[in-house]
Amino acid sequence: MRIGELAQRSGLSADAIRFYESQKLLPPTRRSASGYRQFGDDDLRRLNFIRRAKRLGFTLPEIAELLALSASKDDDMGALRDNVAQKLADVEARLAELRRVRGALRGLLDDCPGHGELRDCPILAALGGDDA
Amino acid sequence: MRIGELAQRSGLSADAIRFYESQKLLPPTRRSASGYRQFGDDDLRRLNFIRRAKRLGFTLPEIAELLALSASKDDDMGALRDNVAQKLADVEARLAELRRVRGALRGLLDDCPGHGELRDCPILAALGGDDA
DNA sequence: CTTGACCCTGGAGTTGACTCCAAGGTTTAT
DNA sequence: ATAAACCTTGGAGTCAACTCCAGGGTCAAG
Repeated sequence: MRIGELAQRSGLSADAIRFYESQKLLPPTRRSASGYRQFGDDDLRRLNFIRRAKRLGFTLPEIAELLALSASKDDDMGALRDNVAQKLADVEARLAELRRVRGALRGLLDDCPGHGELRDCPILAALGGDDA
Repeated sequence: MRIGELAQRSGLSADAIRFYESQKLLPPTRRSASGYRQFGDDDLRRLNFIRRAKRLGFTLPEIAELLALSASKDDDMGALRDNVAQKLADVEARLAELRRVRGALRGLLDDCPGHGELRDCPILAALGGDDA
């Protein structure tokens, strides 16, 4: 399979696949006599792994680490689990922050009548006030 | 007040303040005879406005728009309110997405015993499976 | 044998919000 | 008078995860 077909089947661009290779998320690729990259189903599975991990919010370096962990022979699954737990904690923190923001925005909207003199708008008052 | 003091009092870096000026979030600054920028309390309030809006998830161009709206004379507050409402919708969407991610990560952790043979780890199975 | 679709490399460009730097001018304190 | 601490500008660099491009080689069909 050449890179175009792999791109189609994985839903990624050929450029993205080459980029992943450069970032060591894929092992150095086999090449045809003329230099074309040659991929197999194992590469497709690896890209699926990457795509899913990315959807879960892992960065590319984190995914590289997951892949390294999953390839290590003598290790048990503790490190892998810790990695996922850390990512869950990150997500929880971002959720808390976003809920705080949502509360603030809702408060602004609740207070604002949506019409009238701009200088009376509580949104401006809230954003422009003097306190920290 | 020169830029260093304003930086201290606003909690922003001098570089950031100069950057905001370049992005039209601050009006062109008064200058001393020797070319130093001179700020007043109105600038501090404006930076506080910017800092808060940023914490609420507005981008700098969006904040520039808010500032333009808040300075417009003949407009009422409808446009400003719409702006905040749009931002609230964005935040809700990001919350929904993050909750989905949290659910997926929790699922992975629930299934993984945290020890044992790596090839039995359900995290790898879930990330590396064959289905879409 | 030529056209068109594919592939290669290396490097530049994108977005957002800055930070960091060099090379110089100014102010303040001693 | 001189050193320290401040200020100026313009431009380069940072991070993430790519995308886009030029300039070239390769492969299949007609």
